[in-house]
Amino acid sequence: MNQSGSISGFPCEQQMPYRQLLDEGQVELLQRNSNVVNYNKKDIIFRQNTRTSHIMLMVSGMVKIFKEGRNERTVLLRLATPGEYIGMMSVMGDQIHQYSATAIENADICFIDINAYRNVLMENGKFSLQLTNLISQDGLFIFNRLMSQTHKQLPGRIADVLLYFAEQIYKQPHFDFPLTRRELAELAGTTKESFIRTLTEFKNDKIIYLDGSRVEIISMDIVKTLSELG
Amino acid sequence: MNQSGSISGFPCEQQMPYRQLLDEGQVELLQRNSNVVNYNKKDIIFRQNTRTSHIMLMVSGMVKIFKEGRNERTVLLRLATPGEYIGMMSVMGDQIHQYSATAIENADICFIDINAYRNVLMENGKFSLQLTNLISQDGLFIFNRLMSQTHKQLPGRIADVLLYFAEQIYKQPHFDFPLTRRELAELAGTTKESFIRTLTEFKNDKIIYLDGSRVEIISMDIVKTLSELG
DNA sequence: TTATTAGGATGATTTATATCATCTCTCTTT
DNA sequence: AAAGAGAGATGATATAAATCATCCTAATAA
Repeated sequence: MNQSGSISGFPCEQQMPYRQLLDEGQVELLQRNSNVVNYNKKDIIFRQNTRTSHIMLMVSGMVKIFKEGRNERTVLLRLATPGEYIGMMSVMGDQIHQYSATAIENADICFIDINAYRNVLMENGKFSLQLTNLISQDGLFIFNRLMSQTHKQLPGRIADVLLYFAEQIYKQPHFDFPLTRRELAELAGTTKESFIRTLTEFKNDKIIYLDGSRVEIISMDIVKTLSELG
Repeated sequence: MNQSGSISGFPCEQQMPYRQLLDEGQVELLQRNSNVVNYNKKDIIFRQNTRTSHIMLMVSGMVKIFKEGRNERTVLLRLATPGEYIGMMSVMGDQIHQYSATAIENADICFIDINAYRNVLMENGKFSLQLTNLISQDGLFIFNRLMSQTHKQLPGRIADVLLYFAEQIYKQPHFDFPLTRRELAELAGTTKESFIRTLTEFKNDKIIYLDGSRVEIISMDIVKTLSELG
């Protein structure tokens, strides 16, 4: 098993979305049936095509969710940060993971027993409805990311990656890429070389400042325009 | 309003997934808060970026769900047939339709009041859980279709379209395309010309029989192989 | 009835981007 | 310390598929 996986009794209560909709008994039930697992950078959390076993909730760190294709092609779907469920759609869908997840930095993940969780869903309609909401939003999000990869050309896709980090992940226009160029390319749906080339063009055109993994978006307007033009 | 939309009191009960999980009162509540609308071929059912208003359940006919891009590019996501919800992910997600739907043949669609439906979800955990399941499967499905469009090359994508009709829609290896070549191309994530060319190659290679919109898959094995090779 | 538009089909040309090749630099690993 | 591996970068080349152009036919409108 490629996971450093040390189990701790640490509660994951504070990261659970809509925890306030749960009553004491429900919190306690989930508490009794969950535990936090620590992963080191590069550890595999789950592989696609394996059976789902638990509800997984990010407590700390960052994880990449990706689909592995037959011919080496892998597609990076999204990054998951604390407070987000991972693999939820597969758990609720067909019980087989449709994608893989690995830690891109040390991460703590809360594992919750599926049956306990389902019981809570069944007896708490409001909580359940909110979960439906979360899953739907997650679906729409991945869906938009894939649309970007499918139907925009390179500059638009690279712009989307920049916006993804600036708006969704770090919520500021300057940040360090937490991924290699290869992984960034997988996130943009292209190759490492093409990604580098286009990013360099952005740099030369003074749209961004770039030094290694350090990025600063100089002209957010242009990036957004590129994203919209596709 | 571009809809022939005549309202009838016809019940949509028999098409509702997991209707057996509902009790009499719940069925009656949904019944009182729903009505069937008839659409003619080519009628628009809803447009993307509009607010969601009702839960919509297909009663008869066929509908195409698609995303309209800025530069004329539209992507056909899936077809919906009786017993399927349409726009559910948007209703449950962010209340704004993320895609459009039009009837590709005369269709009856059951419109259910969102609040009535949500009330049922909240008081019936089993039903609610099944809905979560449906939405997840829907998400995974669209997700796989888009993966096909993004990361397979033409023959693989055309093969996927053939398999979609043969396995999902008609459940037999011979059928009539219910769409124009342009729409089929949108379903495959390509252009009309490229779609026609590749389909003609399939015909010349005796993988399929083809005459106008009539298709018969001669070698299902080859089609599946093409799909898998990508 | 003729004119116009939309669908289908093919060939020629262009183009975006993947692929291949090479080089440097920095880490590991031994 | 040497050697190997992985990341980043850039130029040259190949290629899949889009675009453009044309033609035919059938449906629809004037």
